Amino acid sequence: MPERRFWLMKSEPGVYSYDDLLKEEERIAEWDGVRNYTARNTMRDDMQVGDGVLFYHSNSKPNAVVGYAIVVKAGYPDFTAWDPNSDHHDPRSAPDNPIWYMVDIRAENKFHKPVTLQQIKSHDHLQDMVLVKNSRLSVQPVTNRQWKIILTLGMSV
DNA sequence: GCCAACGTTGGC
DNA sequence: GCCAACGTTGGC
Repeated sequence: MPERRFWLMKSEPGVYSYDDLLKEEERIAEWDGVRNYTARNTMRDDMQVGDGVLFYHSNSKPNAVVGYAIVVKAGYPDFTAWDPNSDHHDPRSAPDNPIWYMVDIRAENKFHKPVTLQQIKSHDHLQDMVLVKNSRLSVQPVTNRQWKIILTLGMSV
């Protein structure tokens, strides 16, 4: 049984928000459309069922982790890549040779208090998060300690 | 709206 | 394989 790991995934709330995830059937969504190799590798190789996912709103007011989710399906080919009608169509990818991968996540809890990027940047034990160091990576690892701190901050009443 | 940082593409 | 040019992300 592999150790449970933790991740952070970003989304622009105007495109897809945590509330959108809550409205999905069984609160589960396919995390399709990621077209970055580092993020792809993480989803394809590292994310496992049961792992925790911080859900972060980027390009938002405020930018913040707004809730968390759980991985319910490990990496598998992102079939939107070979759908010509998809916004994320990539003609280089094909069913017999997929380039892009995704996972499924299920919403677990919306934070009572979103944990803002400002908070994270000024917190002694959070300011070395990948989120701060490389703001462009849309799927990124989170340490056990970072996870615990952010969940405590977000779920406190 | 601006722009810095980053990732990708493509010519050589 | 290098690197300039370009496109995108995302904070401010």
